[in-house]
Order: sequence, then C-alpha cells, then structure tokens
Amino acid sequence: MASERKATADPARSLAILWRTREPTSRSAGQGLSVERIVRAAIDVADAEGLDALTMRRVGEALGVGTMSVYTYVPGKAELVDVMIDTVYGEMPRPVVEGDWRVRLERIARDNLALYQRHRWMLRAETTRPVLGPHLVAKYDYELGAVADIGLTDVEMDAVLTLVLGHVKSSARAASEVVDLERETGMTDGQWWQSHAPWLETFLTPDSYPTASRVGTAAGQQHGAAYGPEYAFEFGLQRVLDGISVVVAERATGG
Amino acid sequence: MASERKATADPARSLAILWRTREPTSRSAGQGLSVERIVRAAIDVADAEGLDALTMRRVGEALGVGTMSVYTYVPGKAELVDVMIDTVYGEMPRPVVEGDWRVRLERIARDNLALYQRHRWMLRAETTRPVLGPHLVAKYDYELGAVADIGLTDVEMDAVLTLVLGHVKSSARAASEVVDLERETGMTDGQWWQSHAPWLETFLTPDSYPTASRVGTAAGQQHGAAYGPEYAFEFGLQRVLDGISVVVAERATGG
DNA sequence: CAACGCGGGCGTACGACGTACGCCGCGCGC
DNA sequence: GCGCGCGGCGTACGTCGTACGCCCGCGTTG
Repeated sequence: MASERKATADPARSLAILWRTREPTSRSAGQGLSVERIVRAAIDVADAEGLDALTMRRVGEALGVGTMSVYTYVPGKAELVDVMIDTVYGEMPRPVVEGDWRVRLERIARDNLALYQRHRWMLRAETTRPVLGPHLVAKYDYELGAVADIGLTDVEMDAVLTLVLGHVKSSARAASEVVDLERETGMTDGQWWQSHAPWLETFLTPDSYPTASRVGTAAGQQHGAAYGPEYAFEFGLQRVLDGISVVVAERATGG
Repeated sequence: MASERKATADPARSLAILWRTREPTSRSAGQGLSVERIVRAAIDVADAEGLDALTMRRVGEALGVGTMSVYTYVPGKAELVDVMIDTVYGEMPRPVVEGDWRVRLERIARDNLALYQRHRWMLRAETTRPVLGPHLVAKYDYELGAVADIGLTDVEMDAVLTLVLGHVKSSARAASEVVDLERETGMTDGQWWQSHAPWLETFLTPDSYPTASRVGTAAGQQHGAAYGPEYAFEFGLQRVLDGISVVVAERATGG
C-alpha cells in the first residue's frame, strides 16, 4: 500500500515526542513504563554493548517488560534512536568559559570528543539527518556563543562550528575503531600492526610504494605508541583553529 | 561454540580476496560467476538504491543467479563490502598535478568529494576499520606524494592527509543527507525548511535562543540557496589548508 | 457500590535479512 | 567412456522490526 521506505525515522513523530513531553497519565503515574525509562534503558544498552545489540526485544528485556510494550510509548526503533541522541546532548556541560574564541572553541571540541567517547554508538547513529530536538537546539545556541562577536557573518559562524565538530567526529571515529579492534581481536593496536607486519611487507615494499611504506611505518609506530588517535585529534584541532584565526584576523583588520 | 561476533568482517579473508586475485579455473573461464562480476553488480545496486537495498538476495538477482551462489566466491556480506570499497578506490584518478602542495591537496580533496558523490554508500560503509587493499594502498601512496618534501615529519604528513580527508567526508555526508532528504520527501531543502518554519518558530523564538534562531535562519536560507553544502565544503577546506600552511611556513623558516 | 469502558501491556505471527548445510548435475582428466 | 570435483542452488534456521488484536485491571460514572 504505502510505498514509503521505513528505513528512516519520521521526523515529525520524533519531534512530537521530544518537544511535547506529555505528562504521565494520572493512572500509573509513578511506576509504569515511560518514554524516559525506555530511552534511559536503551542508552544503557547501547553504551554497554553497542548499537548492534540495541534491539527492541533487548530494551523490553532490560525493563522487565514485553517487547511490544515499548511500542506503546515509541513509534519505532528509528524514533527511539532520535530521542536517545537528543537526550545525550542534554547531558553536555555548557559552562561559561573565560578566554577568547579560541579557548572556547577548544573547550567545545574537547567536550564533544568526551561525549563521543562516553557514547560511542553516537558515531554511527548520527549518520542520518539530525532531528532538531530541544537539547540539540540548546547545544547549537551555546556553541554559537563561542564564535559570536568576533566579526564573522552568521553563515561563517555556522560554517566554523560545522568544521570544528566535523573534525571532532572524524577523530572520535578513528579512536573508536581502535577501541573496537582491541576488544574484538584481544590485541592492542600496536600488537595488531606488528602481527601483520610480515604480511604487509610482502606487498607494500619500499620499491612498489616508497612513500606509503615509510610513512605508514611511522604512523603505525605512532599508533603503537598508544596515543595515535589523540595525536591526530590534537594536530588537526590546532590546524583547524589556526585556519579559523586567519579569517578572524582578516575581519578584525580588514573591516 | 565460537563466541565471535559476526557483525564485522574478517580482515584476513577480505585481504585474501583483494590481493590474490585467483585466476578463473579453466572450466568456466569465460562466462561464469566471478568475484569481479559480483562486486560490480553489488556496486551498481548500492549506487542506485543505497546500502540498505544491498542484500545478498538482491545481488544474486541482479546476476540472474541464486542467492547462495554468491557465497561460492565471497565468504559473506561484510567481506563483499570490503572488496567493493577497495574497488571504487581503484577508480580514482591519480594525475600528476602542477603546482605546490596546496594545489595538490585541494585537488585531492575535490577528487575524494567526487568519489563520495558517485558512491554515496561509501559514507556509511567506511565506518569500520579500512581494509588495506591494493587500491587503498596505492591511493594512500599517491596522496602522500602531495605533501612530501615540504618539511613535515612522516607522522605529520599522515596527520595532514587524515585531516583533509576527514573534512571531505564530513562535508560529503552533509551533502548526501540533503540529497536523501529531497529524494524521500520530494521537497528541496529550501522547501523543507520553509514548511517547517512555523513549527520551528513556536519554540525556537529569538527570546529563548537568540543566537541559534538568528544564525539558524541565516544558515537555513543559505541551504535554501541551493549551495549550502558546497559552501561548507569550500569554507572548511580553505580553513584547513590555511591551518596547514602555518605549520609548513614554520618548518620552512624554523629549520 | 456495581458496571463499564478505556488504555497500558503483551503473545503471536509475518516478512524481511544473513547464511549453514547438503544436494545436484555438468564437464574435464584419465 | 567413466567418475569425480566443483560451480550452482533449494531449503531451512535464527535473527530482526513491527502489525494486529486480545486481555485485564483501574478510574469514572450512575
């Protein structure tokens, strides 16, 4: 009948849940199921076991409740994930930071990185279009504050934030992969590179790919040194901030 | 028995397929199934209908063959995707570019963006750890060439590349979401923002979130102007390159 | 105080998916 | 001319999301 693909969430339904916060009915006010309890349980499952382990059956189980009971409060899994995302945005700190825009942006970058580390499933869930929930809006407003009044246009402010947060996400993803790999294989990243070294050397010879071979080795050792992802994050962040400071300086002197 | 999670691909199996390229047996040399034909069909399906539509049954169908026949050549879906990824890397151009490092990096960024636009499923498939296939290695070697001999350390070269490619991926993802949304809803991004404007205004008032409201409006209009994602890509790319040039300049003068 | 209706909770079932297992039948080497 | 190996595949199982409709207990009403 309906030719709609249900692969994706219905934003309107997600928004309704996010903004309406319909109060619990008088009936089972205290101890029944609720959107909040469901979302909290789902976040706990995803934090502990990853997004693949987050099934509707598992959520029901975690709440000591039948699978289908969850559907009384949430229209489907996609919308549940939407609400989970906005909920964790609500956990983020929004301190007033002393210092200039660079200090503030750096702080924002680190806070977002910490969020991704605490909730690694966010890195995969966020792929789809973000739903404009209340906490995402609050987060956006707060973060824009870091780059307000330094001479950028509105569009540039948005672009700066997008750039910084994109870098954070890329770095977080790389770091998360290292963690996953260690969990799956039982080896550290360094051990993994070492065990694959002979295999690598059979085809990635200095003759065939001189640059890749040399740099790959160096980067691999860096990873072995147990702070590879952090280095990539720090290096990239400073580069991005340097790049932004060029525009800020232009605006300050030029007009 | 085996407590292995099969959510992820076995890298060794993927690598074996990627590097061994076992020649077809004498028997059905010409017209039978083959890894190449399977991968090509799978890429076509994913290009046309997205990663969700890529099922083993669908691949078999596209080849006029039973579902399980695919498993004769490919150990599983995860490994198939690994091979698909390396294959599309093989399609990328690797021209010798006239100009300095900045010109070369910019070209690399645009080529990678084009790749993501041609194969949007890459944006979701790549999430897992990349498999070191022959084409990925060749790509890595080529791209490192853009930043060789400008005074960076090996680790910095790797970090620069990671930074630029990360930005490309972030931008590509944002652009891809716009395309998806237009396909799903049948509206352009501008129309979508406009239709949701009244709804947005009910809670995102200038009183509650002054900055987010103003900047969001500006950014929304930018999106309506049909070149939002391109702007974000260009702006971010120039910022990133500016940031890199600061280090390059340091290295050139400092020693 | 009794009857009722409604809504929260859930059991069952269906159609996807990935893929293990074992059976065919063709065509090449002897 | 014969047998066997291998490419190809039909069936079946366990998972998932979720549509559908039943039940039961509570709050409301007469």
